[in-house]
Amino acid sequence: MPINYIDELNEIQYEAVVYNEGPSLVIAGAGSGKTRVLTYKIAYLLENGYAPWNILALTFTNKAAREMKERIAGMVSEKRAQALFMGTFHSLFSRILHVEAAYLGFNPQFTIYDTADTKSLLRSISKEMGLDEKIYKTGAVQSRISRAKNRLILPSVYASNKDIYESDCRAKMSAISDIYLQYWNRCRQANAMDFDDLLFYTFILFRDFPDVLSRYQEQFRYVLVDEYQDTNFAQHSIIFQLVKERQRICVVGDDAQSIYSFRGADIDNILRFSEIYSNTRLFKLEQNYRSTQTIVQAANSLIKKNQRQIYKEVFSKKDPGDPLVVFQAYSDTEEGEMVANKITELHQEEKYSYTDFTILYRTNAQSRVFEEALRRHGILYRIYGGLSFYQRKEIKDVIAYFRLVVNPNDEEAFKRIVNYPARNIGEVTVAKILTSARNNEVNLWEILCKPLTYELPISKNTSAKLQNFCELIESFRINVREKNAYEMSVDIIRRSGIMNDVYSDNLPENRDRKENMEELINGIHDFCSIRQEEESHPPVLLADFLSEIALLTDQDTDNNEGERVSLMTVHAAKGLEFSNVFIVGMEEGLFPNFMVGESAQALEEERRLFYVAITRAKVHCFLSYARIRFRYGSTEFANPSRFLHDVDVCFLKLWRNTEYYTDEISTRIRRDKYVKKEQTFPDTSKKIIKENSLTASSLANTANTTVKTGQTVEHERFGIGEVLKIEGEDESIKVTILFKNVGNKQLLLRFAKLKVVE
DNA sequence: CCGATACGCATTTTT
DNA sequence: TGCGTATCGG
Repeated sequence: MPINYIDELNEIQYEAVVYNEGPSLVIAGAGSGKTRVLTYKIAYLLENGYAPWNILALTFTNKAAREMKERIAGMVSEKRAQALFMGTFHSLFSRILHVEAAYLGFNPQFTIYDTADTKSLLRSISKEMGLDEKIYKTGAVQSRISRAKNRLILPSVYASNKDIYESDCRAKMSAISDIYLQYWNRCRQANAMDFDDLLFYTFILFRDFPDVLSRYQEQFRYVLVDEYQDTNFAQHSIIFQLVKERQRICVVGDDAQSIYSFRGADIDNILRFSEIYSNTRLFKLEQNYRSTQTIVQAANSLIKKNQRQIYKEVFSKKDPGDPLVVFQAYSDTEEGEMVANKITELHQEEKYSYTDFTILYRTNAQSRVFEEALRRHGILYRIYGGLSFYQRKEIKDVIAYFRLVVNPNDEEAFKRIVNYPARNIGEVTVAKILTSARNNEVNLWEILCKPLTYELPISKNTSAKLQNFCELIESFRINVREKNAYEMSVDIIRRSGIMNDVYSDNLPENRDRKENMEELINGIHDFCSIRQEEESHPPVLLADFLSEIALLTDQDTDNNEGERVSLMTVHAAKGLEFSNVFIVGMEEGLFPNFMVGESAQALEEERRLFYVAITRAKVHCFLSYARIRFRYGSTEFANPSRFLHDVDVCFLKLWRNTEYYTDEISTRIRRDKYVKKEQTFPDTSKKIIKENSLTASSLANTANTTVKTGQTVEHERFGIGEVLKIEGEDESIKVTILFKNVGNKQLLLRFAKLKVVE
């Protein structure tokens, strides 16, 4: 059945689909049918002279690629859809790199280091260099190096760049460039690439080997990029190399939804696309097909507060709909209760399925109170994100064996399993091996096999143990290129002693481990049979399995088991939609998160994140905040998020119009919304008492407690402390207390249960 | 080399 | 609070 492009697309969507003569930028507002444009465009290309393998389509996640492929399969044919080069940057480029590895001095069996491997290696390096780990925190070091790689800065360039050096010095980490160089070499020595390397080396491959580049230019005659606002400089540069000649490129994205800069994404890529590709045709998809008018307008009013953006006016032709509802709760626990109640109510009275609800939070740690509340209410839920299957300890151990068998120079895999299961090869011995490998500039495996040749200072006994380990790995290696992955893995798990270790006892806490192990084996079995059918090339190797899972995440295993409320971070919600969305924890310090600090850019990104959250909602959107919150083991005072002020109040309403709400935002909503309604309580925001001011309120008086600044008080959890500061009025009196044991705390007097000691 | 305890420190996350 | 790493004693 032919596709009727005109009827099935709106005017601008259609224009964007059929324009393929030069570079195009599709700015796709939230819910404006972005995926629709991409799928129809690819179908259109396929019907107009492009073979599937001539089309390179890059997506942000594997899941997005898979879903798009399915949709295209329905439009053209399964076979042609399968032949498309569609996937994430990382997965497609890793495929290319596996083929072209030799150009870059890598072995095709190279390992892909995940973030944990990267951090572990960086920690070792910092230690070896004798750097203070209090200053050189692994996370910080990793993110600086990652940022450099995303900007295509080689270690040598890094070391000689003055700006970078000064920046590192400011962060008191002047040795980063040394760590970077060391890390770079160690990865090469281990025949390993990290996630950033997959991009960096692809860039280098294309830059340094023109014949290789032209081969791929020849193949990828049309390039499409989804979620362009979240691409980084390396990705931009690779794409630029590929399309330089033909300029057949279409990128799709929404600058208002750029939320991954912490991972190197550069919003300038989309903002400046038209400058880089002259003659760019710009298409703006502004009609939102997802949400009510109110939701769209509320989101617009919010995003207007950002400076840097491409002008657009997103609109909806749906019902005007209800205002966004603002909830205030005493505490995080009550917030959970309120949300659960509301879900129950909407489920029963408006017949929404539980799958129509999502609870979105800024940080994963917030999920717990909602889990508990939902459980109390007997509502089934599903949490997205968190630890992925392949990140679990026991799974990583097994995978490390696979990795070492496929690539015996994989340092991180080696360190992980050389003494698991315990075979009495300790840290000291491992350190000797690594040092020797570095000093002699030979591979790990070389030392491991012939420790005596390199004069390792080890005992006979240790040497024997090493030899056993070596022979074990070697015995697996003999078969690794012939036997299929399933047989290999069973063999490895048995003979390595893992099986013994996991099954030796019947402790209940080991049950999960066993189940996970079995799931892994079953997974490998399935992988082999599916691959075998798909590509009918014999046999499916362990290496194939490894490259598959290195770039796979839990996001990909979406089991839609039954009617469940979804819980996830706002980041994880990108691209999804729900009838009813609860955005929780709308508090200063949480959302926007305190980590953004002073940076205006970072604040804008948080605002975009809030924009993403709101625009997930089709019908109802609820915003909630709590006045006190349990965090890091203590109860803390919280203020409503400034973002609540950024949404035009005419799109907001309070859940219950009671006196209960006394903060500024509530007062504003009430005043502006219900005009001239009798104000039964004062606008407390005006009366916040500045520090040290000696007024009546420095002597706070509530039903059960009276405290003065300077007094010594006792708290049932925090113990003895001194009152430093008192601010606020009546219900919301806040006291700052310096506790002897736990330091400074801000508490709501109403809840603090203080006892005056002196 | 291993286990137990102490300490310190906390986003977001896909690849 | 709760996890992951550091350190110490056996």
